[in-house]
Amino acid sequence: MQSIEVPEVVVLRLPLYVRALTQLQMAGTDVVSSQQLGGHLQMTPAQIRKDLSYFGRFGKQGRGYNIQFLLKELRDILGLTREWRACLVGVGRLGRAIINYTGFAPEGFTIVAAFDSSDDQIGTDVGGIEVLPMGDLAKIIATKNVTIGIVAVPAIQAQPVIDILVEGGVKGILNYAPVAPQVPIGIVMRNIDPVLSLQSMTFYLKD
Amino acid sequence: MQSIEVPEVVVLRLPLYVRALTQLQMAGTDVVSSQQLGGHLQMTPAQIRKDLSYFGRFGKQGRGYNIQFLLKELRDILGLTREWRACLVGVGRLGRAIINYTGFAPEGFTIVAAFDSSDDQIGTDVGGIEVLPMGDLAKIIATKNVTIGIVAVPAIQAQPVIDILVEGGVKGILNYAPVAPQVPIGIVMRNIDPVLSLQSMTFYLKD
DNA sequence: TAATGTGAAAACCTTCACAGCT
DNA sequence: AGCTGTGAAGGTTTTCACATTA
Repeated sequence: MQSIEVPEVVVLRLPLYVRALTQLQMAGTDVVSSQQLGGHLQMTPAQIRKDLSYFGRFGKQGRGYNIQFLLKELRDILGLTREWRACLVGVGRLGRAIINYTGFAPEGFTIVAAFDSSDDQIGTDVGGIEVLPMGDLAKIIATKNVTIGIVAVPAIQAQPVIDILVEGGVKGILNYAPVAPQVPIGIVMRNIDPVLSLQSMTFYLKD
Repeated sequence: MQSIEVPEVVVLRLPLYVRALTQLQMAGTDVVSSQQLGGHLQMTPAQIRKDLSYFGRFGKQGRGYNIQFLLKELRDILGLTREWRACLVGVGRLGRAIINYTGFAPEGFTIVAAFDSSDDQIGTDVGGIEVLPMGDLAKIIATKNVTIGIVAVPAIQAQPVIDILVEGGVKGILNYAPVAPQVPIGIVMRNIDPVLSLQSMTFYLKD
């Protein structure tokens, strides 16, 4: 297997495998076939096998995949074996909900700093994190080893904030603002946009 | 143009067009070319023209698209000209943030009821909405004309809650729980899953 | 026997390139 | 002159189907 560029769609599915395998493991399962895994995720076995084949040969013919082994491999591939440090910009309602969200930490994503442009917010404590002024951003990113910026500001401020984060040195951005931001190549963007999700849903619901 | 099945990827992009066109309109622009629109959204003009061509001929050769007209057409296509009524299940931290989120209403998505399985929550008021017991779900969906269910319960409860919602008659589900739920065909699912987004991001950040 | 890994085929999606309209 | 709408080409992703191996 020589290393052809892995399609992004494949990378987007790997975390799904990690999650399903983790559940199976917690349920006490040792081995799983692409057929069974596909059943859990509503995917074809062929797609699962093909996806995994981009990275190696993890299964045993006639048996399937050892869950513990495959999980370890997938976590390595995705870079989930280390802690990832993020900073949050915007501590309004949404930002507070994000800081208090308990789903990130168990997966190794830690919010280590929070910023806001409002003087009212600066210096306050949100979920145990002190809110800092935007001016401190670059310094904190460097000293606290932050690689991910989480954007929870109003739409109008999103692009400038993202520019500042990128300038400050983050490599990835998780954006909750309802905009389609522009970032330099090499910076990885992920958008969380429930309104967009609903607006495409209604296409199938109308009538 | 005869009506071939529209690819889902195309439907997923239409709300992006709606958003960009709305911004342009607010900025006072009357007409836009696929070239210009592509600039805003980092897409090729050809893709935009092809996407729109699935639904009709909205532009004028030599000029471009009249924004007001195209917006109206796209909103019709997506079903955004009417109000969509949703109910929320789960009024923990996440559920509260969703109820208080101000981004839904301006786009015509209204949360008209909230449910929780915890006796402590039932009867309380969250953001002006009374929290009802799960037993009332089917009745409320029917009487209040609810078509969308929003799921904000812990992972373990997500699938049963989704089954109840579907049984109750919702046609679409916006799921915030970190699971890959199974729904009957005909039910439209959208997942909001920031952890999954981060876990695919790190693939590109590791090293 | 049972299930992987994988070339090849099929399906799907994007981009090209240009006729045709304003 | 400028830009749309669209067949056709090109590229990508999924599925098939089977040789191979435990």
